Amino acid sequence: MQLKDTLNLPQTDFPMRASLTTREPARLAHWEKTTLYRRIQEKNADKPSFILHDGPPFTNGDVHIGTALNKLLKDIVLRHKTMRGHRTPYVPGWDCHGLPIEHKVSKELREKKQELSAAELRAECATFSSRFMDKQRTQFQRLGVLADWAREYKTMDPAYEAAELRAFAQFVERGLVYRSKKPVYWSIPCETALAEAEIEYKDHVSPSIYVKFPVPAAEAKKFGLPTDKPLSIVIWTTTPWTLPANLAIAVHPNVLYRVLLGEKENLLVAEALAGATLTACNFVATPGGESFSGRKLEHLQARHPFIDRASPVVLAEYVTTDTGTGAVHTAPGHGLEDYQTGLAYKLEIYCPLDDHGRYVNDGKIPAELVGVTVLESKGKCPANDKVLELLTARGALLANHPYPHQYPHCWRSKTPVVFRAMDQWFIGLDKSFADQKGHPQKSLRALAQQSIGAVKWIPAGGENRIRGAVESRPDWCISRQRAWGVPIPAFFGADNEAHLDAGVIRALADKFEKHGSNIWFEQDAEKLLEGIDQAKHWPRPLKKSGDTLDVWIDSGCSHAAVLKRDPQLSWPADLYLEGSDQHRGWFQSSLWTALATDAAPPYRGVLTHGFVVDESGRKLSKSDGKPQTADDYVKKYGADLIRLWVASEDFRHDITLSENIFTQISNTYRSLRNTLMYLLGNLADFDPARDAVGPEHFTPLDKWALHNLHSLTSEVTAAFDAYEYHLGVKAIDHFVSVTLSRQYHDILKDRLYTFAPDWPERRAAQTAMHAILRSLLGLLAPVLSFTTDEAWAHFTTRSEFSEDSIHLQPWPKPDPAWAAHDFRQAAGEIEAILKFRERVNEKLEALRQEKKIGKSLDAQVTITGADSIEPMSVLRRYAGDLPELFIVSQVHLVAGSGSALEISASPAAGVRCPRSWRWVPELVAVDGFEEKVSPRDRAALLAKYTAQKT
RNA sequence: GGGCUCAUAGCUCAGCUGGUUAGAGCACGCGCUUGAUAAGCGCGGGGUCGGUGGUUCAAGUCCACCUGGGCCCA
Repeated sequence: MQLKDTLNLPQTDFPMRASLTTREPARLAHWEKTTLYRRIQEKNADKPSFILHDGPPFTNGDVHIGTALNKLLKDIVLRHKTMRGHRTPYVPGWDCHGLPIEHKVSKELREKKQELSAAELRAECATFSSRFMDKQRTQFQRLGVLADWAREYKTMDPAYEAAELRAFAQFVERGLVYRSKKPVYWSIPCETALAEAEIEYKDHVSPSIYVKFPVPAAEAKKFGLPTDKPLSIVIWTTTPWTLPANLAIAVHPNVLYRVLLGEKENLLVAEALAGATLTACNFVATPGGESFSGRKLEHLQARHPFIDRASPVVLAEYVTTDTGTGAVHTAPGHGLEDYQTGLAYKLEIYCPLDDHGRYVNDGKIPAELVGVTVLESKGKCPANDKVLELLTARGALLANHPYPHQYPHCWRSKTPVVFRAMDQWFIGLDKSFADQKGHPQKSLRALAQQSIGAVKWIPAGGENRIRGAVESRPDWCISRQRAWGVPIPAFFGADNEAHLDAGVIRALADKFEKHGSNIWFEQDAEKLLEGIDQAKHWPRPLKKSGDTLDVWIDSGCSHAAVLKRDPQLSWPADLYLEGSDQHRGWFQSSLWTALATDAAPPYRGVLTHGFVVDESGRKLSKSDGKPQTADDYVKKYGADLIRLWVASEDFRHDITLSENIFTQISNTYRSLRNTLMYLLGNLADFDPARDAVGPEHFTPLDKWALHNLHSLTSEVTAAFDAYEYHLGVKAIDHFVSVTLSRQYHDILKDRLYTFAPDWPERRAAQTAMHAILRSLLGLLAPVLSFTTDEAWAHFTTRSEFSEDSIHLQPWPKPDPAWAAHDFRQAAGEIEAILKFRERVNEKLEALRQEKKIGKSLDAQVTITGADSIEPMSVLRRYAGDLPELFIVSQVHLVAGSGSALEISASPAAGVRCPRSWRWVPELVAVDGFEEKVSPRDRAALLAKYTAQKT
C-alpha cells in the first residue's frame, strides 16, 4: 500500500462543478414532486404568519431582469422568514388589464385588418394576458421562486373584478367619486381618446401668432400701469383655434414684465422677450417703460380679444422666457398645464368642442365659429383660419408666422391630435367623508398623511417620498376611455346625467362574479340592470358608460381582493416589496383604496429597491442590445448566480448588472461551493451520532472556529432580519474565504488527513466542521436555494436528492457555549497567533523566493524576544501548537532582550516524513510499509489498520 | 424645472454619533503546492474617499454649491 492511500483524504460525490443550468431544472422537478412548498407551509402552520403581498407584474412580456430582481428579493425574504419560524403563504399575482396590452393586441389585429367589437377585443386581450402569465410563471419558477402558484390571483378574474367593484362601491357610497372635466388627447377622425402611448410626435407647421389682450384703463390704473395710451398684454400661441376657450393669461411670478411704449399703444410682455417680440411684431417702441414682477400682475383683468369676457392674469411656475412673450394664453379645457392652473384658480374647465372637433353653440362662441371644425385637412385648419380672421378684424393680431415644430399626431389616423376636456370620473382626495365605522374623516389625503407615519418604510427615505407624492397629487382621475379594463358601472340618462350608485354597483359585482365583466360589453343597459332594485327609479332610457377604471384601481384593490378573501392570508400585509417607482404607483393606489374601505393602510411595512443599471450606472435600454430578460441570464449563469447577485448588492439603491459583475459573482460562488465540498469531503467518515466529541476535546483552534461561527451567525441573522442581505453575504464570503479556507481548513489538513480516523483530535475537528457546515447551509439557503439544497442532500443522505430539504430546516442558532468564556478566551489567543502568523509568513515567503523551501512545512521558525513583548507570552503558552498553527515543522521560542520580537525562518531540521511531510528528528519503521515514517504517523497507521481489522 | 436618492481601490461593499498612516473580499501581478487540483496556500501592487468652497484644533464622515447617475413628477 502506498502511504498516500493511508491518508484520510476528502471524499464526496458533491461535484466541484456546479453545472447550474442543467442541475437546477432537475432540482425544481424534485421540489415539485416532493411538494416542497406545501410541506413548508404545513410545517409552519401554527407559527405566527408573515404575509408578503405580491405586487402583480404586468402580463405583457417576458420577465425582465428587473422584475426577476424583485421576485427574487421576495423569495429570499420569504425563505428567510420561513426558516425564522413564520408561516409564509405566498400568493403571487398578475396585473392583466391596461393600455399596453390593448395597444399591442389592437396593433396585431389592425395588421390583420380585423375590426373587432369591444367584447371581441377584450377576449383577444385576455388570451394575450394568459399567454404571458404562463410564460412568466415558468420563468419565475425557473428562478426558484417558491409560491402557491395554484392560488395565484389575476386582476381579470371575475371574482377579482367583483371584489374591485365592491371596493369601488365604497368610494361611491362615501361620496368620494365625482364627475368633472379633464383634458385628454382626442383623435377627431377616430372619435376616441388617446393615451400617451398612442401618440406620435411628427414635424408640423403651425401658425405662431402674437395676440393682444386689451387691458381696460381702469384695470391699468389699479395696477399702476400707464393709461396714456391703450394697453394690451401680448400672448403668443401656435394653436389659434384654442383662443375661443381662453380663460386666463399665465405669467411667471418671478419674471419681470415691461411696458413697451409705442406710438399709438403700449404693450406688456416679459422683459427678456421684449426684443424678440418687437422684431416679430414689427413694433416700434420708444425707450423707457416700467417693469413689474409677474407676481404684481396677478388678478389683473384683461379682456378676451373677440369674446366679451375677462381674461385674468394668473401665476404659473411653468411659464418660461424661451419663446413667446412670457404671457401664456391659458385654456384650461385644452392643455394639461392650463388645466392645473385652471384648478388652482377655480376657472371653468371650458371646452366648446364636440366629438367631431366642431365648435358648439353654447351662446359664448361667436356665431361665425359655430360648427367650424378644428380638424386639419390638407394643411388647412378651418378653425385657425376663422379665428385669425376674427383677430384681424378686431385688430388684435400683431403677427402671424409659420412655425415648424414637433406636434402630437394620432398614430392611427395620422392627424394632429387635440387636447380636449372631457367628462371624467374622479376620486376626491380632499373631501370629508364618514368611514366604515361612521367616524367622520377630514379627507382621504388627511388620513393618508396621518397613517403614513404608522408604516415602516425601508429605506426610511421612502416615507418622504410617498408623503411628497400624496401631498402634491391632484384628485385621482379614475376613468379611461378604453376597452381592456374593468368597466365603470355608470349609466347616463337622456340629458347625459350620470347615475352611479353603490347598491347598483354591488348588484353588478355579483353579476360580474358569476358571468365575468364581459357581460357589460355584451348586454345593453336594460339587461344589465335587470333585477337590480336600486336602479328601478332611474329615468329611462339609460345608456351604459363606455369607460373603464384606471388600472391602478385594479391593482390598488388587491389587498381587498386577495388578502381579505383568501383564508390563508390576512389583512393588512406585513410587507409590500417593490421598486421605488411604486411610491407613486401601487403603494399609493393601495393606500387610497384601503383608506376608503378600512381607514388604515393595507401594509405594516414597505420595502423598496432600486433599478437595474449597466456598468456605467445608466439604465438598461433595449437599444444597446444587452440582454434584458431573466431567461437570458438564467440560461447563461443559472438561477443561483442571479440570486447571489441580487443578494450581493445593496438593492436600496441602483443595482449594477454587467458581465464583469457576473464574473465576480461566479468567483464568489465557486469559492463558496468549494468550501462546501471540502466540508462535505472531510465529513465523509463522520457520523455525528457515533463520532461527535464533547467540547473538552476541542483544541483552542476548534474553539476559535466555533466562536467565529457564533459571531458570523449573529451577524448574518441581524443583517438578514434588517433586509441587508448584502452585508450578510459579505460576512459569509469573508468567513468562508478567510476564516475557513485560508485559516481553519488549511491548518486542519494535517489533523484531518494524517491522524488516525478515530483520534479525538480529528473527531473534534470534524465535530466543529459538522456544526459549521450545518450553519453555513442554513445561512445560505435563502440565497443559494438550489446549491444549499443539493449540499444538504449530500450532507444528510450522501446522495444528490433527498426527501428532506434545507428549506425545511430552522434558521441556524449558534450554541451559546461557543460564546462562553473559555471559547472567547481561546478565540482571542488564537486570533492573536494567527495575526502574528502573517509576520511569520513574510519570512517564509522570503525563504520561498530564495528557493530554499517550497511549502511552509519545509521550514522551521525561530522567534526571539522577551515574554513582555506581545504576543510572546501567548506564543509560549501555545508553544506545542505553534507548528500546527503556522503549518511549519518546528517553532523555537528563544528568550531575548530586543525591543521587538525577532522572527527568523530557515529550512526545517531533521528528516521529512514521507506521509505527513513534516520534518522530524527521526523516522521509524512500520510493519507492512517499506518507507519509514514519523513516530506520530506510525501510531496513526497502527491505530487505523489495527482498528479496521478488529 | 421640482421631489426623493446615489457617487469610497478594476468590481461588490465596510467605514457608528467627525479624531491614529482609509479597510475587506474578489479581480490583478509574482511565487509555492499538486494529498480540496477547471482547486488550495503565500506575498505584493492598487484609492488626493465625484469636484469646489466652507465650519472645525481635526472631515470620507457636518454645511453650501457644482458635476454625473437613478426613480418619480412637471
